Amino acid sequence: MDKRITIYDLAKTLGVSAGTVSRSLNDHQSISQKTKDRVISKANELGYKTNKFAVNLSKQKSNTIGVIVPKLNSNFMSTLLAGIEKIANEAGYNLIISQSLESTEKEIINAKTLYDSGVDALLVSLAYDTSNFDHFANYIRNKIPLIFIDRVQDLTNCSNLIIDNRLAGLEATEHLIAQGCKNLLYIGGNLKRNVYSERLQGFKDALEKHQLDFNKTHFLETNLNPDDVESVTQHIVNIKKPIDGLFVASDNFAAHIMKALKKENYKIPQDIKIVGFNNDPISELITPTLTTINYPGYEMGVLAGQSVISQLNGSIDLHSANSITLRHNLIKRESTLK
Amino acid sequence: MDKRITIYDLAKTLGVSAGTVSRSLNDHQSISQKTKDRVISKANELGYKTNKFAVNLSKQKSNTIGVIVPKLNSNFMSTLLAGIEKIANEAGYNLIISQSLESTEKEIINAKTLYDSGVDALLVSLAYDTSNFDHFANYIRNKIPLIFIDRVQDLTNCSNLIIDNRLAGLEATEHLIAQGCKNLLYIGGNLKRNVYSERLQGFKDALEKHQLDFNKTHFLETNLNPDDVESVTQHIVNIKKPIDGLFVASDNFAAHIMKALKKENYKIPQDIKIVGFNNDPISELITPTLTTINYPGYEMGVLAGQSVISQLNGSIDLHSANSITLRHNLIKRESTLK
DNA sequence: CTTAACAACGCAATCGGTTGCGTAATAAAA
DNA sequence: TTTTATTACGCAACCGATTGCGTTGTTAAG
Repeated sequence: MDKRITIYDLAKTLGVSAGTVSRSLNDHQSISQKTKDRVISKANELGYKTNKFAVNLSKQKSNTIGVIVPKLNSNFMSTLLAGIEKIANEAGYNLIISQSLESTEKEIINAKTLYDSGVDALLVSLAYDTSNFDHFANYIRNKIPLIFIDRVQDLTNCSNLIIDNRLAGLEATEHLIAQGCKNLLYIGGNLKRNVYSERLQGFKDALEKHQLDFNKTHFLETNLNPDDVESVTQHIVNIKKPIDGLFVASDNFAAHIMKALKKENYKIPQDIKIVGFNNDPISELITPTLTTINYPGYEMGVLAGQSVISQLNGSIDLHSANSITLRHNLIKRESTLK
Repeated sequence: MDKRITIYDLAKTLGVSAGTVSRSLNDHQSISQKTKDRVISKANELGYKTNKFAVNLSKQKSNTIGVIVPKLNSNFMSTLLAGIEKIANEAGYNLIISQSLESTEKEIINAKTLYDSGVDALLVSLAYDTSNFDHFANYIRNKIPLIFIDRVQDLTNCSNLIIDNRLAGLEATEHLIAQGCKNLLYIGGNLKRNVYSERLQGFKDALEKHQLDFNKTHFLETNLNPDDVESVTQHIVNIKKPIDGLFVASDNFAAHIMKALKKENYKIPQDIKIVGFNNDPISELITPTLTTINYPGYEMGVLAGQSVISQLNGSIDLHSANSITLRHNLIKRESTLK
């Protein structure tokens, strides 16, 4: 029970070569069924376990997929990961997960570590302010599948998995306008990231389309962090022309803002209507329930998983699908009732 | 740039043996500083990268830690993971994360897969109804550090990381009683799991201590799943002697229940007071804010990480710390106001 | 009966490090 | 100057598979 038995042990007891054992175990065609059966049954009998380390070295691949996300403890990210994990697991791949904690430096380190660990592919959702992408060069150079999810960047030979954030932003904003809002405010994250800048674009599009004016007072760039609630609230309270519609790029942050506004005696949705983003579980548990954009995190994870797996299997050619866009939809709830 | 260079390449260009190169790179004592410097600078010059696969095979260890959690997409679990990841990462370990999806079968498969992958240690939070633990036998037999977190089980030579759930349950319940509740209900998850059975124990302790009677109508065993909300609500609504105090073993589920009760025109906390568990962010965003037990998930993750690392480093002896209990505390909020 | 064509397996190199042990070279002690 | 330690490396086995190529025993075709 102590000594792990190897293919050599099997070979010796069976009177065949190690190569034959290996091929039998892998169901290679050039081995007779009879021999395969003998090998396999003996393997089971002796409790043979293949040593992945040796396999990895020999094949120069690890059967693991690396993942870098900004934070593990966010509903969207953990849901996304749940989807990825499910698919990867079913396909026999392990997931090595690391978080950048929104720091480019950590992202760089993680990318390097995962590269050194020999992951077969890498899935990335970028940190807030990553603007240089050299840390992915090794992956691209060595043709290791690299897929960006949600927080993406266009790099050659990498695919992106996104939703149409601009359209979603447009729809969210138009909904607010349709509900009678005249003076809107967009609250997003770092504008370096596609998700936040594109949602802002959609926001602008809507204002323009409905001939509402747009200037610097109509959007705030924040970290979507509870620490920012105070200043955001002050901005809303102190602004001369009262804001009656809020589009927040995150449900969670929207919930915080909503709480703060209620404390300031705002009535929602009477005084101010709010649209969030993501459709986090929290959005329908708070009072009033939050209108939001449904962002299918789990489905996106599943798709990301399937995409990687098929790239690894060679069943998809890298250049064919450069970008996959998932469907989103607006979910109307109490926070924007007329 | 294409051909990875190996220690043999280095050895050849430097006119030394591969062994010397290896030892130099690992700062072995038996190599002169001069030689080390030569090797290292040449290694950098040529862009040498150590091949982890070879190292793994040679050392029979992978520098990765396996983790099995019930679900990735729960606030507590993802927060826990965030803590673990931080420590593991700092110590140079990778994390292979998998989810059992509350299924024992998947847990078994995951345990086996991770074992085969050669993880150096395993962290586990058990699935709902796991009651057989043979799938961890290999770890124990081979002295691979095995640590249970939150959802634990006493196995020889494994450590547990928990809070005092029974005491927490007692405190939560006593708080309800102190606020005037006379007829309490405990809503928990599968009683096979320590966390839920112990919280129930604490609940019972409190009732007994305050001479309130306890019978089967005073607790519900559920899956803490949104699907269960309906039946739980019906139970509360239809019970003869009205319930005025609720202790729910999960904030998230408590939030769902609260919403359903409000729909049934219950006033909280006037008609019924509620205490949750975990101190999820949601607990202070809902209306009314939820009294809860603060469960330090991140700290627990950090501790779990540190514990594994020190076991791997041999700086802790397996048998010394069999169980670590973290501090919890009751956070009083609006849902239990008198 | 010969020979071509397979089928079924053995050989041995290879993947890229790690490490116990042996030894040459230099230094210190006798 | 010879002996004894030490220091600094080299040798080669080892970790446990995978795989290209060559070889043998059979079978079918000529």
